[in-house]
Amino acid sequence: MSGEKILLVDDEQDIVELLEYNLLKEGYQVRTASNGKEALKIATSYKPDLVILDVMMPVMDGMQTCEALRKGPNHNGVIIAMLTARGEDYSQIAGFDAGADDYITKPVKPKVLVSRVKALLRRGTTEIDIPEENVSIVINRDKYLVIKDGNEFNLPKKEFELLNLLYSKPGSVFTRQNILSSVWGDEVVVGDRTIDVHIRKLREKLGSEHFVTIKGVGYKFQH
Amino acid sequence: MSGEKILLVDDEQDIVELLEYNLLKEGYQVRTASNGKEALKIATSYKPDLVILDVMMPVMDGMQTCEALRKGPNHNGVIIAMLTARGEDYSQIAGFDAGADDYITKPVKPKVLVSRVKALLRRGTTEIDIPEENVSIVINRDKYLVIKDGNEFNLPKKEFELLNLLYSKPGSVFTRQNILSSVWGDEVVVGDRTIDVHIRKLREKLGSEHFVTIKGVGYKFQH
DNA sequence: GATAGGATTAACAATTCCTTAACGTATAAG
DNA sequence: CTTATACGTTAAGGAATTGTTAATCCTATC
Repeated sequence: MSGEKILLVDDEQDIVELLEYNLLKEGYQVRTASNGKEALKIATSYKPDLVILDVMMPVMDGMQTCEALRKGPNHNGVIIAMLTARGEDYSQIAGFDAGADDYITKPVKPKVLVSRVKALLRRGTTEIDIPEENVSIVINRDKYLVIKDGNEFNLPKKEFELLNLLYSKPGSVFTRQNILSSVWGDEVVVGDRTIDVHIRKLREKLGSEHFVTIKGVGYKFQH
Repeated sequence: MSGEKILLVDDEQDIVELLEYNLLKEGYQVRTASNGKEALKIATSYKPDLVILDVMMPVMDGMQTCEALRKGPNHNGVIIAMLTARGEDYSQIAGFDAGADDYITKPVKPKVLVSRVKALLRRGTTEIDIPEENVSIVINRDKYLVIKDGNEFNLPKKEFELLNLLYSKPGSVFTRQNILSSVWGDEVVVGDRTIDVHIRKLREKLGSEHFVTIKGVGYKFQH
C-alpha cells in the first residue's frame, strides 16, 4: 500500500466529506476541489493518480475538466472517473468520449466507491509493466520468453519452469522437494543432480548472481 | 483499428446477440460463451483482450470465472468487466475483489456498453506504447488472403486458420491443445503429426523464420 | 462418380532436451 | 587432518518431441 493520491472534485460539500472520509480510511491521500477550475489548478502541483469528477458543477463542469486534464501535458496516465446522476446517459457517453476511464452513478454508496477506486488503481499499477527499480530479469509466461538487459532468451521447458517457480517469489527459498513436486510432479522420480544441472544452465544463461544456493535447504532467485 | 478480441459471456441468448451485434459493428472481434466453464475453455486458445462476464450464470458464475481467469497463467493483462443486475451491491464488491476491472449494470444499453468497452480498451492499448515496426506479413480475414512483401497467397482453409490463430497474438505461445481446440474443435480427434505438417506448409510458403517451435509447449508466430 | 486439391496419416529422420553417472569442489563435523 | 555431506561440473547416452516425406483418405465441385 503506497497511498495513491486521489483528487476528489464535487461542488456538494457533504458528498465530498463523506467520500473523503471513506477514502482516507482506506489509506489513500485525498485532496478536494469544488469545481473544475480549482481542480486543474490543484492537479498541476498535486499530480494525482486518480481524479474523481462530478459531471454537474458550476464554473467548469466535469466533462470540460476531463478534456482539459487529458489535453494537459502534465497528466499522462492519470485515471479519471466521472460521477454522474442516474439517467443521464448522454452525458455518460460524452464523458467517455472526453477521455474518462470510468463513471460512477450517484447516489454513491461509499463501499461501492472504494471498491471501484481500488479496481481502477489496481489496473493502473498492474498494467505498468515496466520493471520497477532493479528488476533486471523479466519473464513473460505468455511468450515463453525471458528478457535480461533487453536480450531475449528462449529457454527450454524445464529450465523455464524452474525459473518461473523461483521467480514467482524472489528472495524466498524453495526446497528441493518443493522444486521437484512443482516442476517435475510428485510421481516422477529423478536423480539427485538433475536440479543442479538445470540451475547451472540458468546461471550460465542469466548470470549466477541471480541464483543463490542455501546449502542443505534449497535455492532462491534474486534480482 | 486493430479489432481487439472480446469474449462475451452470458447465459441469456438474446442479450448476447444484441451486444455481440453492437460490438461487431464497432469493429471488434467477438466470441461468445454461455457460462463460465465454456468461457475459460475458449479463453485459453482465443486469448481475448477483454472479457465481459455476467455475474449470474449457471454452471460457473461470473465471480468464479473471474478468479479463475486471474489465477490462470495464460491471461496476463486481460481486462475483465462484469455484468451485474442493479442493486446487487454485495456481488459488485465481491466481483471487484475477485479482480474485475469494471462492472456494468444491467439492463445494458448498447451505446453505453460500447463506450465503456472503448474506455477500457483505450487504457489497455495506450499503455502498450511499443509501436509495431516490421509487420512483414499482413492477413486479410475477410478475403482469406495473406500478403507478404506485396505477394498475395491463397492459403487452404486449415492453414489459414492456423496462421490466423497464431497471428492473432504475435509472440505468444499457443499449445498444441490450444491449437487443436481452436482450429479443429474439441470433438475432432486427429493424429500427432497433423499440426506439424500444417506448420511445415506455412513455413514453406511464408518463411520458417516466422514460426517458432517451443519444444514441449507449442508454437508461436513472430513478424 | 470422376477429379483435384486439401487434409490426414504413418513411417522414419532429425533434433533438442533431459537425465545420469562420474568426478570435482567446498563446507562443516568429528 | 580426515571424513562426511551436499552441491558443482561435465559430457555422453537415451528419451521425448518435432520435422519431413509420400502415400492415402476426404470432400466439394463439376
